[in-house]
Amino acid sequence: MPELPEVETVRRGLAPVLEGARIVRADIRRANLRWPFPPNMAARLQGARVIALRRRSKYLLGDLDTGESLLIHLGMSGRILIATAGAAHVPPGKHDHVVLDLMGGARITYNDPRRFGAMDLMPTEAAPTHRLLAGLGPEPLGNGLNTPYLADKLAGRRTSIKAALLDQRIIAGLGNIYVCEALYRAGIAPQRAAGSLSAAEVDTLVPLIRRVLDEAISAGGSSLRDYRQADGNLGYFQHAFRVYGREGEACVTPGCAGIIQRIVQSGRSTFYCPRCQS
DNA sequence: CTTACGGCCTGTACGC
DNA sequence: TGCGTACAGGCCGTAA
Repeated sequence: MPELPEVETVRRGLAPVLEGARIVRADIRRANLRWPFPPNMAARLQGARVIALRRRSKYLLGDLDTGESLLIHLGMSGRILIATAGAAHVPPGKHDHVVLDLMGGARITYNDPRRFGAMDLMPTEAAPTHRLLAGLGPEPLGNGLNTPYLADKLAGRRTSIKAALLDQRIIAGLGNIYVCEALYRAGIAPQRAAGSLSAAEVDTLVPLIRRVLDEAISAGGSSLRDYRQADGNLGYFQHAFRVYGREGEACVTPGCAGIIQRIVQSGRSTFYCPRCQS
């Protein structure tokens, strides 16, 4: 589930439940996800009130009134399930690794079959220098991403533009899907060397990255209600993808007779239209 | 320094 | 029905 729009969608769904709420019980059901949980995690969460739920790149940060922040990453397969106050609480399932009970009766469950996700605790003021956050590039929806910045970062790079946009040190939060979608909209072939983009192409690309993410967040918002209905099965916006997962299908650009291709770049699938993108 | 790749885990879809 | 293979939205450590 997790690229930036999905994480932001989770944040927006979770914030009304979590912000202002006190954690009355933390059930840590295994010792680790991708890495070991921090020492005494349950005790450090129990009794804490959540002041704010923020997002940085694909990470969620819950600021607690204890002075610490809870960092959550969803990895490839992480989900957060919300059972609102009054809902019947079913026993935790196989991949329910962390369960937080809130004062008032709501329950937050972190579920992650592949366990590529992560959780950690740190002093709130130390969050920006946390090892997972320190090296991240600017937020793509913030002012830090602009044409001069991106042009500078891409200059001289021989790696593909696809790989460069996936590099979290250049832009934080883009993943495989939205890189494919943004390059398609910009008409830029994913195999192009990052440093070969013209200033005009970078100037085209930057607002399209933002637009794809904005549209995805808007679409994600519409499925929030389903998300809260507990079983976590989200359709999300596959229907909005123009190239991702569409290998062999006709290009949706009017008048284009192209067929969407799938290639593998640095071990990841790339989808693109060989006629529209050059 | 940049770039490429293996590995982490489990689940699912598909071909035989 | 069962088995093997490929693949999946991320990211780190290592090596060249």
